[in-house]
Amino acid sequence: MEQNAQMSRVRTIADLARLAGVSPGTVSRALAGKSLVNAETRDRIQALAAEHSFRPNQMASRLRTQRTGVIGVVVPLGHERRQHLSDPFFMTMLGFLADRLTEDGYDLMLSRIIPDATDWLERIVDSGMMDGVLLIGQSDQVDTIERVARRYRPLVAWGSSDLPGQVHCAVGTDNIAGGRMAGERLIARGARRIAFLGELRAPEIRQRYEGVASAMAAAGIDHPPIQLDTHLASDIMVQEVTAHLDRVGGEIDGIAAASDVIALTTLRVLADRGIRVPDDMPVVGYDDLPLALSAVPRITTVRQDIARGADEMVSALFRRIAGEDAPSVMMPPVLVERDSA
Amino acid sequence: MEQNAQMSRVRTIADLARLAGVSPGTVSRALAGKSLVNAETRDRIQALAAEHSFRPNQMASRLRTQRTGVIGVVVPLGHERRQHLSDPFFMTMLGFLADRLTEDGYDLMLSRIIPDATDWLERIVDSGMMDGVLLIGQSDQVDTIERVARRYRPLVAWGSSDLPGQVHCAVGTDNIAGGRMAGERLIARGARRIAFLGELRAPEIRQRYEGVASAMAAAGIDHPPIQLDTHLASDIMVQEVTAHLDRVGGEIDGIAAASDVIALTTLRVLADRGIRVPDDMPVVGYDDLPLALSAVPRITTVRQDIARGADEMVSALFRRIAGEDAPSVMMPPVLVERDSA
DNA sequence: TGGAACGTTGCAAACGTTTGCGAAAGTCGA
DNA sequence: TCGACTTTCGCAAACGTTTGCAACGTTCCA
Repeated sequence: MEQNAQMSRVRTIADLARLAGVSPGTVSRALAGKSLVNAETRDRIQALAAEHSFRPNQMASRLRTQRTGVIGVVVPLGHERRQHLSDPFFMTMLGFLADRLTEDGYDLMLSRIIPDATDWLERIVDSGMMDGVLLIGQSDQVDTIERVARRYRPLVAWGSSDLPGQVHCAVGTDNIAGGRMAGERLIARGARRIAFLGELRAPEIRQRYEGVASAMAAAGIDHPPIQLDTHLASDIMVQEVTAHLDRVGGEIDGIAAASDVIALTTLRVLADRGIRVPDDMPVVGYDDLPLALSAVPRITTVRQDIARGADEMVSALFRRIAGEDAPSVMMPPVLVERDSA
Repeated sequence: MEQNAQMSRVRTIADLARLAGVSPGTVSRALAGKSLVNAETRDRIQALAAEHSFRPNQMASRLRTQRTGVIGVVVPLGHERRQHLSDPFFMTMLGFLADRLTEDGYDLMLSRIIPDATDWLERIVDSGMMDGVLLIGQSDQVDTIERVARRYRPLVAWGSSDLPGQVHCAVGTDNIAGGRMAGERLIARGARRIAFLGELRAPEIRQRYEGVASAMAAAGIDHPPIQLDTHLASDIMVQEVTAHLDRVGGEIDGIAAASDVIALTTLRVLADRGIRVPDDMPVVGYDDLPLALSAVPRITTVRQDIARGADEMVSALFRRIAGEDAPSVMMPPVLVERDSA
């Protein structure tokens, strides 16, 4: 029997049907566990399938049912050409998404996209390969996302949901509030000339900057934060931060980093120069990744609940796949007070 | 025209063929850029396709061609039930794999697997959904991997390639040599009672332990390293390490961590207790993730070239998909001397 | 005893593409 | 003018499932 299983490899449902002496249709129904087949023959067929370790061809099944069981997860790297997928925030988010998606029986197809062609999202959405798509981050591609979202429902993004006129469903945290928290914390630490380390092309980051600015304004500080472009790409970040600090290090007395990774790098550069954190220079991060807790000193940061965010994204997506409506969700950030500010 | 494009949505190749006044076969060939069609009609059809933003159904195409253009990337979490995908090493590796794979026109389907059923790998391999599969890590599932690899060629794993009788293709670094380097470094720093923080069920980690042990033996130290189970799950790692240090902290004078993440956590715990690194307690990590460089103090670690590793994996896989043979590759690790040891 | 009702199964038509094969039309040289 | 050859295209058969519908054999009730 074992030999038999090896010799005449049963590849198709028809093969198995011949072996079982029934029609392919019956095998299909039996394997799907439908109630339309006799329980006895169903068991017999399932046993036979197991014995030959037969698994129906997914491609054919999906073509026929028009349902793929695949969710596309795409990371648009619009303005961050040098950034790659290894960015810890994306990765952490991806991890939670993968957990949740596989739990619900979906597969996850990952695309890392540098949007050079303008139809990058159409290409994905219209490939007919997935039941829905999740965007980790909006990058500077809000226009494209809006255009597609207008006609393609099962699409949800991570990021800002309060953009003027926004139609696409997004889940994220209140970045303005988060930025304000960071700013307030720095001000409470006595900082008045605050630098913001981050690039403003993604709406998320821009809002964080605006939050910091509003906190400063509210405290009666009459100048805005000093904004310094800093990419999330880990390979050049050290040089970038070093250059920034070389240039304006003397003029500032507090740093709001657009992400924990940037904060961590900043800590490193400051340590090299003997600048004490937080006494000489308070630093606050954003995200609250695990590494914020392991850093020395521990990073004071604005927490985004990534696990919950992933959950909300998946839930919204499933509702949209089912044809229901699902609104955007904006979660409140919370300041995690640790040692760096 | 714009209206037209919206109104009569062209979904299939047949639709487009009708519009262009040719047969579906010709459209298919034109879209594929085959030379069997007149250049003029080809351009005309392509223009028409673009105008209606038509994209052929992938599912059907794949069913017909029996080529999916999808590579499965699976992370087996055999003994690490609590570990999730957000582990930085996996994620960094995944990032490079995604870069390389998309570069070559392949899609990437991600599965995070907790191997409860024994046929988890068969289920993936026989789904008929991918042209090949990449395993990030062997976990404690070497038997399963071996069984499948015996009949399924396009499979390559990250991990040890020198296991007794191993048939499956693996790329990784020489973990024994790497462990030895770590051990030698600690010994050079004066350590003699060395703790190894890591779990031995994955062959990779076990070999690192053996490397440390062999370095100690070579130095005339007559006892083995003190092995302390430490999971890679970031959420309980701090507690684990704390517990370990509570128990044996007084007996040891050097720490070899099985990964950089463990090393980082250890640094954090040691800092809490006022134990100076490296003076009181040298610590060496493994992997050389970006975070090793940002840590304070910078982590001395054994470097695995993840980028090259990902490249080797993909190359080997492509060769195997093409039917050629591809041997395992074992890359040399290198000790990166920094501040923690 | 007839037929309605029920539970199981088989038949065959999709799903949307690719591709071998042959037909038609055009080109060229003899 | 004819045949050989080339280029371009249409026809139709796959790829392996799923599923509506019809057919079959029972059972059961009138």
